[in-house]
Amino acid sequence: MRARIEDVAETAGVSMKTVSRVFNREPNVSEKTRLKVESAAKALNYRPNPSARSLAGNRSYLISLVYDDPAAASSYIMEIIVGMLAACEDSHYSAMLRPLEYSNSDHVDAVEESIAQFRPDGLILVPPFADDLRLLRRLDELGVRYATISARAKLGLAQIGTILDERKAAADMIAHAVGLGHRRIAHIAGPAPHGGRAWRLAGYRDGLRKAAIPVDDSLIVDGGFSFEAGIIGARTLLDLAEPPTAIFAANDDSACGVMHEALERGMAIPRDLSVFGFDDTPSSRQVWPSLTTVHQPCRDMGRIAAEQLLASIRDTGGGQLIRVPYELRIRQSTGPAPVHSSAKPI
Amino acid sequence: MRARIEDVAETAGVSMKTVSRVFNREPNVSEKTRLKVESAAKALNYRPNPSARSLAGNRSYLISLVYDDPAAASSYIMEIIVGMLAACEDSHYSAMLRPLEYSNSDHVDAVEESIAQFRPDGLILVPPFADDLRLLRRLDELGVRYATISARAKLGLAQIGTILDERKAAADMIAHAVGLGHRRIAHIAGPAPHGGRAWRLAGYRDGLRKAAIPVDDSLIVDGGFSFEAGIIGARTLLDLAEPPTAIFAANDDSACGVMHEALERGMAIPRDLSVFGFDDTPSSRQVWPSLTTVHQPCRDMGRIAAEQLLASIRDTGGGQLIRVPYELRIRQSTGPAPVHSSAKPI
DNA sequence: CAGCGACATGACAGCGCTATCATCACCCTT
DNA sequence: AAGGGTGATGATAGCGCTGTCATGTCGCTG
Repeated sequence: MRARIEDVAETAGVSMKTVSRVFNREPNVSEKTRLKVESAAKALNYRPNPSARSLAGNRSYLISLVYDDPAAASSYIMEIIVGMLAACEDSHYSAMLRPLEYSNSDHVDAVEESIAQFRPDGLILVPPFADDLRLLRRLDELGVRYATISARAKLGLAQIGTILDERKAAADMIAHAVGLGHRRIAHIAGPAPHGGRAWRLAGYRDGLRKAAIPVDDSLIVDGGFSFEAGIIGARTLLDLAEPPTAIFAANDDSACGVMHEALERGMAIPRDLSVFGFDDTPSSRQVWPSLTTVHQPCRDMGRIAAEQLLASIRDTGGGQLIRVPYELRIRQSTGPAPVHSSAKPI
Repeated sequence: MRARIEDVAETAGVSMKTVSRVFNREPNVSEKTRLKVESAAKALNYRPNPSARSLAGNRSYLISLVYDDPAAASSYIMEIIVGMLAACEDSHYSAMLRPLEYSNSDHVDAVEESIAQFRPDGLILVPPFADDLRLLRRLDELGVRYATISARAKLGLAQIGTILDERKAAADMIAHAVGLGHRRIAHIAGPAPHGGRAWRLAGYRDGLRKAAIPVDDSLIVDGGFSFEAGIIGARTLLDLAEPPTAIFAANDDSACGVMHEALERGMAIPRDLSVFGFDDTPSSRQVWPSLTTVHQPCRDMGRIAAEQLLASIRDTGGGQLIRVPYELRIRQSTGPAPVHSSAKPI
């Protein structure tokens, strides 16, 4: 059977507690003793038993990622998971995935239930959970630590996690579109509960304002983060009497939907229509023409959020809100505005 | 503080052990007692402590998914994860993710290390791990239970997991291509360590043989499962003196690469070139033209593999190898072969 | 009606750790 | 030299469950 801490203690000629000190990097262990313990542990191929550790130490060494179930297989989430796993690895923590249905009105209960059942030492929340004031307040009440990714600022008690200036990023993109000569620039807005919707929409307006282009409300349609939402939004916009020459979609998936619909109609991209996405998911490189978008460092965001959460678990007061940079990725889906003010089929 | 099993026992007027029996669905508990215990537990909002359970019961209630790190963010893996989580949920198990670098020669050690550290009750292996004879033998030696997804048949001791007839699926696709009039059909083969490479390649040959089309070795190129592999493969094939009129790529990602390269060259799809993928990942629907491919029910595969693994954990001898169905998804990337035998730029 | 098996239940040890507090050696201060 | 601080270490009591085995209670058989 596996070696236990007692065996290591005996082999090293010290007490169990000293072995425990070494493994938990507690202070007040002499260098000599530490080396003895380490070599004994190595000789016995000792690995602490996580369940015993958790039980005795009253923590689970587990953090939990809470995200919206329908987005469970999105590359945005996947990248965050990869980053989170990397951070956990480094700290000998485990990561647990909690895809929950946000649209289910009981999602606060669902989170609480999940906490009661698995007792994670902390949570990572992504939108729309990160933006849910009721949830954050409840977690604060319960004393549960959490980090957020891309939360609307200043909602939670503890400002821990990562944030990216989506508003400025969106404005930058609009500026780029304006630079290409576009004047009729449409926006397909994201789903309401996501902070991203508000930011990207605000950035869109900022961009137009800066270019002194009046906002035309018919060019702003409600959409969502899905491919289908992009198709539907594109239909609405391209059917307008005076359709846009550029469309800024809520994210890459919906931008793919826009391109799909435009190409179905026989339009050429970017000749007849420029398309802008957001997120820089793998598919934005794989579609043709490849998609101009805003790169979010999702993997880093996952890693950083986990690191900050772990810091705050280690010592109260630790952990910060880290701003991560975005980057415009100009690809092939955008180009000069057509000479005629409206996009025409071939 | 949280209620403990002792509190429930006291409230219900029974012993701890009886409460334990109820929660673990052990036999020999009277209906009356069960109800008493259940209502007491409900009243106290009792949730068993997983660490204590694991420690006392000597199992972790944890299963671990082992997959190749570079594919960490692929939607294939993501869908499997979603299915696996669903199965775990139902059985009050947790799922743990172990992205490991397969190309690292020590991956057997890495798996062993992961087992030593986290002590999962079982593993789910996907290719290329599922096809690694050395790893499977070692796991058999160690007495570690595992389920495989799409493993080459008859390698491991325990035949548990899911399997899909990729060979037949590939042959069906070739038959479809032949039906469309294609005669020069190329294949970009997958990465060597994956069983899928052999199956799909064999199915490709089967399909040609059945149509009495001789195999032209210049139409088979080594590739891989990545977008870039598709681009490189497409370049080789489209630069041939007599290029193919249809390309069957190793999977959807590489098929996207093929389409990308063809469209870059000004070719029209499917007019000048038909493209076939494999897997039916989300991007196969999102690209334009949408991709003809073989649908693999990845989510079901993840769920079923986990279910079978859990069955084998519950009782030795439980768990089976379940065959899952595939489905051809004919979309827009394929069409009749061009009249001229070679594809020409516009 | 004794005897037996099948079911129902409980007492208690112990899983492998960590937390707490005690102890001890050592050095510095006054 | 006594007193006191500091760093290093150990003894021991749990953490909250489950496994084992003992015990009790039926109903049935011969």
